[in-house]
Amino acid sequence: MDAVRDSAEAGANRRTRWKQDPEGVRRDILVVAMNEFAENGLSGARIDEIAAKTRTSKRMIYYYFGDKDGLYRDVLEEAYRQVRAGEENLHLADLEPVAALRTLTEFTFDHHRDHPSFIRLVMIENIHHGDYLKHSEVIRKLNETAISRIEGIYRKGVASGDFRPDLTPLAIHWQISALSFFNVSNRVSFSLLFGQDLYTEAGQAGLKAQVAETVLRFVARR
Amino acid sequence: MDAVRDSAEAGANRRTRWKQDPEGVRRDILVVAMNEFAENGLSGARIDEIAAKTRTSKRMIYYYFGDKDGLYRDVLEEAYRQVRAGEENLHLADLEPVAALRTLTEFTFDHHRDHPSFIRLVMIENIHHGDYLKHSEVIRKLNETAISRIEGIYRKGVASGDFRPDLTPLAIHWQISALSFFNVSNRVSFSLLFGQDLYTEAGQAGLKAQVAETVLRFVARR
Amino acid sequence: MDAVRDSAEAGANRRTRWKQDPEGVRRDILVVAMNEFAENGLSGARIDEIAAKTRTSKRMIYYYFGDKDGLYRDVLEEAYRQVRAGEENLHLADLEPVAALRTLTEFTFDHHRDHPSFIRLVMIENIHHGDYLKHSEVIRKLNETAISRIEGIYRKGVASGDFRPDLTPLAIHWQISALSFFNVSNRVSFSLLFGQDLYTEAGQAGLKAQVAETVLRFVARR
Amino acid sequence: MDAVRDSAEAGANRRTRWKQDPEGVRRDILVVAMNEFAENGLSGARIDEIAAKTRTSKRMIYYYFGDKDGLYRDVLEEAYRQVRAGEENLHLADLEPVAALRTLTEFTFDHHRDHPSFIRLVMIENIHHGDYLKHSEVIRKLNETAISRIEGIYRKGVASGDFRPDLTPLAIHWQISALSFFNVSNRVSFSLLFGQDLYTEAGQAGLKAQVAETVLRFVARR
DNA sequence: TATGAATGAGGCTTCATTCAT
DNA sequence: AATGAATGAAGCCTCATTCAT
Repeated sequence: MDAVRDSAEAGANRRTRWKQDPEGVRRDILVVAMNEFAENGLSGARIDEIAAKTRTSKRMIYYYFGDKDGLYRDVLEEAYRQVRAGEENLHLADLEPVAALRTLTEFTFDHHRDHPSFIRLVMIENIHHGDYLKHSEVIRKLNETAISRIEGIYRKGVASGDFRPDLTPLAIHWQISALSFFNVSNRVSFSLLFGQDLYTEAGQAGLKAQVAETVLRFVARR
Repeated sequence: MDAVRDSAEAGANRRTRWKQDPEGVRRDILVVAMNEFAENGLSGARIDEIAAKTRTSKRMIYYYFGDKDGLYRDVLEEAYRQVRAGEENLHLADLEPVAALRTLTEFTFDHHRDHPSFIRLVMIENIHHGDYLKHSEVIRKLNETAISRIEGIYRKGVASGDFRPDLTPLAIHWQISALSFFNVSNRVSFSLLFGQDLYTEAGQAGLKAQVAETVLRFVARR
Repeated sequence: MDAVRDSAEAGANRRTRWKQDPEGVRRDILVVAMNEFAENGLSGARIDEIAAKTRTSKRMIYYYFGDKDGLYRDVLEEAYRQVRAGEENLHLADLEPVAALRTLTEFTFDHHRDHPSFIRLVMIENIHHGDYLKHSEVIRKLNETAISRIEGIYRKGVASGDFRPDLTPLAIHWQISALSFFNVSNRVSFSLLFGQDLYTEAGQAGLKAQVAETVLRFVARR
Repeated sequence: MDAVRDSAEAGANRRTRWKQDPEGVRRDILVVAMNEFAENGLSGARIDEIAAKTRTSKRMIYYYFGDKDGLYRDVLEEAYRQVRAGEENLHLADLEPVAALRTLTEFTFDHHRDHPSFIRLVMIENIHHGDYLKHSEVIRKLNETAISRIEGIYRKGVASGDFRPDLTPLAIHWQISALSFFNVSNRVSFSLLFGQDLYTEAGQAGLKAQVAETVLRFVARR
């Protein structure tokens, strides 16, 4: 489930109004807006709808975020921040290269699957030619660690002779991302056209194993 | 370039009005609408904008397609039809399994890259939970051949001992699709976050080779 | 009374709707909008209020004028056009210079007084730093005749020895305008601070005579 | 330059917050508000904008002035007070009537030109039908001296035989005001329609001389 | 078959103002 | 005396769609 959903609503029912809690109001809006934008796209999302699902009023959206674009931009940043934050607890340093890469791949596969709203927002952003991503310095920085993490593993693997030496960490990241992303982004169309087999519990488990194997075979010495 | 663009306009300049050419009008609208939907999404596309870029009037859109949804549905079907039609001339039967699979993968990679509007429409459709794909019998049929084509290759490869026997044609199709699709769908966000390296001429050539190799290693006996 | 008011409403009651009469709808809106802008200023006027006083709907305002600014711009142009059109029937060529100038001045004085909405729009435009006037080629052209008319009279007066030769038509126009304009533009504040004496029937008649005399004395040989 | 601007800010830089200086806060707001109202009109001025340009907060505006109308009313009174105060140092008693009237006219011409914000506020007030002026006893009193000053000069001029006896001080005041006011109030529209000639340094000097001459010729015996 | 005119519903945003501290 | 947070009401504008010819 989206990690986004369950924060900020603990123990407060719909009718409760905020009393001077700026950060709470901001988060409340952000959480709701993330879901709405992810669900309906930028043009499809409705400020009225977002406001209605909030514990505050439409007016506050403008108070805190300026306009719809500003809200979307903040939602996008927040989405990246949350997803990247979720990756922090990954301790791969102790593992040998092959195990580390398998773990990272499987983790990414699961992580993407656990954050469909994030995936959808990235899709939406791509549809919009990255207009908002372009202007976010914050997001760019968040992604640098993704590469350096792989770089560490890859170097060790090359040194140990497990991995072939003619690849770049970027290319490996690309492969892991592509397979993990597509699994979520195209789930609907793929299953409609080719059946649900790959999206059952078992199907996903098998797919995850295959994806990991694909990556490992790809980087393997031979 | 999008194959969509250049059909249907041959021999008619911009200012010309249609006179008694229903099919021409329909195609004119369809071509324009495909670009607009692909460019702006379902909610983002504007009937007014589509009409303006057409050689006919807004009223005709309603005349031929009923409403915006109807137009989108027809655009989607047309997009699938065009893309699948482009795959027909692929003669893989004469090739040995490895060459056939490499050819198919590389072709898919290129084909997706040549049809960004199609990719975008599929993304959009996924964002909309496949609401329109669901209702299209036509599209489902179009995709069956994709699997059977792979099935032919895979069987021969297993028989020849080149491919391992524990896979399904569907899983192979999924891999080829994922890598080819992601290359186009996430180009904007990926290059914004990680640089343009993979999207230069050379970068794409390398990526294509890697993708083909990935698929071949994945199905290889060992 | 404002010449604006009585056109376009002849013989049609409030409930009547237009049936395919674009020019009628346009004029209806323009007439109402002119009054509203003149009465309340650009920011003060309300699109809703304008629409309500119209025989058509708010939507049509946007259909024909794009937005509030566009409507204001067209109102401004229309106001200038109407006022200048009202000046056309002035036949001064037959009169000797002194009589011609007196006639012109008195006419201008009356004309301004008869078009308070126009005066108010010009005031409003000045408050807005002429932002809309700047972009209207139409209006600039309309005003050229005003100067050339005076030029004709002045030349004849100089030739006849009635007028002194060291003036410019522009300066004369400025004086006539200033006195005629101020009479309307500052009527409210002036009468509030200094009493109504100048704004009674008799007061205005006297003022008009004085204004004409002022102008004549100003251009007189000695 | 507007006299309004530079008062009240002496010795305090932008970032400084007020601490226990009610009168300073009031003046700060008043100065900013005068510019905003003069620049944008009553409906056009924004409380938020005024607050932002102030060294204090929006809340204080309401604390000191009640509401937007109250602020505007106080701004208007302050504007009249400042302008009239600037006229006090005019010593005309010693001059002979013709010189006195010329001096007064030229002074008025300059004075209006030096206080464009005041002129604009008067225009705005006229557009609003003097709704606020009506309720200000203060302003009415301020203007009585303007008439009595002219009365003194005029009486002496009639007595000396320089001026004709059939005029009223009010009519003379009206003329001086009209010409001096129009020069500022309609500067934008006039120069847009008829060129900048009258608004250059030289143009204004000439205009001032002409205005003075106009007034003198107007009151002259013959 | 074709079209310009017309529209209701609903979208986004701004404004002056008040609340709670 | 001073402030940041909060707000209802109302403003402007856009959208897909239908009407009348």
